[in-house]
Amino acid sequence: MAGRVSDEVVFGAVLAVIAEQGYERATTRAIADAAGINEATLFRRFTSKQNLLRQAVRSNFTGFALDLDAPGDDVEADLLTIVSYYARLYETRGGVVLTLMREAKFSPEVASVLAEPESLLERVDEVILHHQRRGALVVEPPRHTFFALVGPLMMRSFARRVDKRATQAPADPAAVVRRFLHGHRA
Amino acid sequence: MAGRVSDEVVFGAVLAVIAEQGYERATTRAIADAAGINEATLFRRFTSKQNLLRQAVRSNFTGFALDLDAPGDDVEADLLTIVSYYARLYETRGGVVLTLMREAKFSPEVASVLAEPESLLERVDEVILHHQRRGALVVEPPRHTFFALVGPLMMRSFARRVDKRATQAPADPAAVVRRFLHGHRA
DNA sequence: CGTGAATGCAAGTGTTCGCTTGCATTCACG
DNA sequence: CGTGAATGCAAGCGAACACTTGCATTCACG
Repeated sequence: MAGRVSDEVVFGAVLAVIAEQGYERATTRAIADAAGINEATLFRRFTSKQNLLRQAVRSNFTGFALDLDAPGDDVEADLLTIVSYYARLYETRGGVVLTLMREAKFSPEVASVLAEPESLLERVDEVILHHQRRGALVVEPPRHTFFALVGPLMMRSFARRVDKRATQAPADPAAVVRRFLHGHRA
Repeated sequence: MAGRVSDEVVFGAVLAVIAEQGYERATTRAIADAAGINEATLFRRFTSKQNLLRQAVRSNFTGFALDLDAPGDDVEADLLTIVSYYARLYETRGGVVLTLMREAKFSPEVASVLAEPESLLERVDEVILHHQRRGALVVEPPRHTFFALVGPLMMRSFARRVDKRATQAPADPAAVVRRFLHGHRA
């Protein structure tokens, strides 16, 4: 019964268990069970829990591709690309994102894992700066712009973990961008 | 040396340790040390860690008061009241909020504790609806409006846990409201 | 003072964690 | 069929956890 389970399947199990249980409760036993392999095999293949998490996050984030190589003349289109990406991320991995953000402050091992999503953010910064220079966006630290753009989306996604009854539908990226640019005044 | 420490002081220590360390790492030893009492005393007075957490969160949230009894003609002023409240909450208890959102999904205890913040949200809903009816705000589910308003603030506060180098300053509530109403177009 | 309740202190309980080890089984591949 | 590497399985290690216990000390209050 040595049916080999691919790394990808194991990584998927890691993220699923973390999303459901949190990092501390995502025990190696639970992960092994979810992946359908033996706990000892987990350590023989991935060395440690930290390394396993790092590889799982890396695999997930490289799987997500964000294409914003060539920012152009259309702010709305470029922001929509960014918002759509994060909308998908929070929809599929909201629990993981929430857990990692919470854990990052006191767990260096989690913080180091977040270096890769961070590098993605730097590319987002450049797109925002590009449009600021074009005079299409308010000039401010690009990270502030990013938080203002994506914050509503993130909060709505996180709120669904607490608030069962309201706002079950995910936000529409196009509407988010439009409101971001034009404001909420009627 | 049996100097008695009040419950309020212990609750403060609980929330401080949770905000700094996270729920799992907020060990009963760490809480006892932070409160300046013995670990055994903690259990003699509060029975269990879970019960201690429940009392601490309850005590903290009933302490926060938000005054928006009389929404008037000034959207900007009313939204500023709301944003200022949540800015203060995230600044002082951001770590706790993050932890509770994360924990809510698999801990009925935590979820039940969140009923009190929820009742506050219902009052916020009414203020938003009031200004929607006046024609001062885009008409949409009020919770969506709320997430769009406060999301940028929350995300910026949470991001500081991950992103050490950038945007250390807390957001200015007045600026948040202004951008929310008028948009980010330059 | 005197006394009872609350506390500090140190040691210990049982459980669970990340991680390891020894050995039998299985599979891919020549 | 033969062989070596990967796996399953069961047991266990040391550490950390929530929580307990016995006893000496302290304090509030009469």
